[in-house]
Amino acid sequence: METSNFIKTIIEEDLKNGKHKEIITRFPPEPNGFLHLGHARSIIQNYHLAVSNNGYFNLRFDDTNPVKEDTVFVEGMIEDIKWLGVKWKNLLFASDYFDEMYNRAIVLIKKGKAFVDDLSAEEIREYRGDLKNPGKESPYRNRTPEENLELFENMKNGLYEDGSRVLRAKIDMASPNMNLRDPVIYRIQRAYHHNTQDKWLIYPMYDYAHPIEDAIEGITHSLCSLEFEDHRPLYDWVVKECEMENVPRQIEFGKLIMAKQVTGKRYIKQLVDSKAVIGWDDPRLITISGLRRKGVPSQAITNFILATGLPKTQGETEYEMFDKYVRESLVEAKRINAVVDPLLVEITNYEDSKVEYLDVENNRDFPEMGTRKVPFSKYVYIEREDFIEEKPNKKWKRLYLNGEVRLMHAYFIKANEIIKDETGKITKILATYDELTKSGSGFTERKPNGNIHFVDGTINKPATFRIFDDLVLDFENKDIPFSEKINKNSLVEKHGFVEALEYNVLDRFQFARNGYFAVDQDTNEEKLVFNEIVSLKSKFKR
RNA sequence: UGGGCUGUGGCCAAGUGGUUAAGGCACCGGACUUUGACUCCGGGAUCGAUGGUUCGACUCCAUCCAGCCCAGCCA
Repeated sequence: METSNFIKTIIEEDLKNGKHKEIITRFPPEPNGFLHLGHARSIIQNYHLAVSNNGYFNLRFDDTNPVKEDTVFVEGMIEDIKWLGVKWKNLLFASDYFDEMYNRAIVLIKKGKAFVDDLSAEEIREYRGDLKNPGKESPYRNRTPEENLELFENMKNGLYEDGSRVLRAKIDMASPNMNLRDPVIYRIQRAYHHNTQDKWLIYPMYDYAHPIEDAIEGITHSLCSLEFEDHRPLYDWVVKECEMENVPRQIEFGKLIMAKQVTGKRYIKQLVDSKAVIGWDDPRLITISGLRRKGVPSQAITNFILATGLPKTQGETEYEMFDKYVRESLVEAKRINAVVDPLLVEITNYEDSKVEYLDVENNRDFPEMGTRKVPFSKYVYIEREDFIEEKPNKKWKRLYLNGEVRLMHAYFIKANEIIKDETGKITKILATYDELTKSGSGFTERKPNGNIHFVDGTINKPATFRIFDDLVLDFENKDIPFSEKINKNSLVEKHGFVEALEYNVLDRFQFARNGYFAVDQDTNEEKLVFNEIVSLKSKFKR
């Protein structure tokens, strides 16, 4: 199930040769959006790597940019991470360390490793050079530590306008690695911070803040995605020059990207704003909240993430692979009957007001789950697609005119007549049942042409079934604008019947021969709504 | 074209000098079946390319090709 991976190998070696006694990891989201399946890789792997190696895991919000962040996102993320079954030892914020970061910046300045720059943002960009040409040094680069100290304090105290000055690390303007060309490490930003309110006017940049956060917490292995590989030299530089005691090691891995899934913030926002989806928790989205609402068990996500590994490559994983883990996590769901697209069957030779209660296993594969009583009477609903007038080929294992099938757990029925309305649509099947074929009676005289499920015609509950499809068509096609690629039929609501049982939001079932479904939160006294979590696999081809 | 990284069957992914090149998903056969489900059997790659080192290379070296990332006072 769990694959080996290069980070695990590194960790095991660090443990073996005594570099670390415990492994401490963290998940450091910026609270500026919602978590999705891709983030689950980082969350679960970080957690797993730590706790399975005698260590622990921290949840730390990287809230160094107040203009983008909000407390509603931290709340949402906390809920999602809890739901994933991931337990953090400490719940922290980068902003918890702003004082420490400020003090370390002073250390840098005193050592002549950082300076206050008066260049404008545009000028800094010009001075930085480009991929082919080295940058040139800022004219303010050689200010004395004393002057820098004063200027930096003034920045902190609000003597300067936003954007008028920055603190920069003094590294190498000619480095082929752009990140090392005197990166900005502090900027002035008069913005309300969700945690520190208006205490600070200056905020540290990611490249400066992150290594300090990791070092303060004693993070041993700081996992991040591939695009930060170029930042590693800077990460190491900050840890060293700021004289941090702990030396965390940054290791980069490939993000989890699901094929044909919308995860980009602005695209999801567009879908939400245009009402193409219900919200960020729409079951068609792979946001953690969307998956949760749809009914996906968190264990499916964990198993999928662990199986999918922690690679150094950047590929796209097919959704079918995830489906497999979802199905696997639902094998113990109660298996009941639901007719998603009903077709009425009248059993003409069945006594009018008679009702039989059949004993049915809740889950054939888990007898300990017991049985329940399923009603059967003169009128039943079957799936419209389980009937066809003429048997098309020998492979058709369902009902057809003059054919006989078994209604699972009940009797064989034979279709004798079709009733149609004026448009030609079939409205009812007249059938007869054979009393001798009752399930459990041991009848073996003849074989039915298949087994189909049913729901009693009167003892049932009407329900809405939401069936989902890809949100976006032609996903890879870059020539079609996003708005035109939205699949208008990504949500289809069907109206049918389920067994008359108790249904609570998020209850999960297997609807025999249909798929796995969960009760949606839109359910109320008036309506019962189910989401299709994942269909059953099927070899049947029309 | 400066720098960093990646390239194993349709997809994911182990393997790091000697294995018949794991495993999973998908797919195709077949068995079983009161879910065309589940389960169970069986099926496919010579490892981006080309050279080299070696008794022996997916694993080492060189060159080439392809893809991804970097020029925010975002993370």
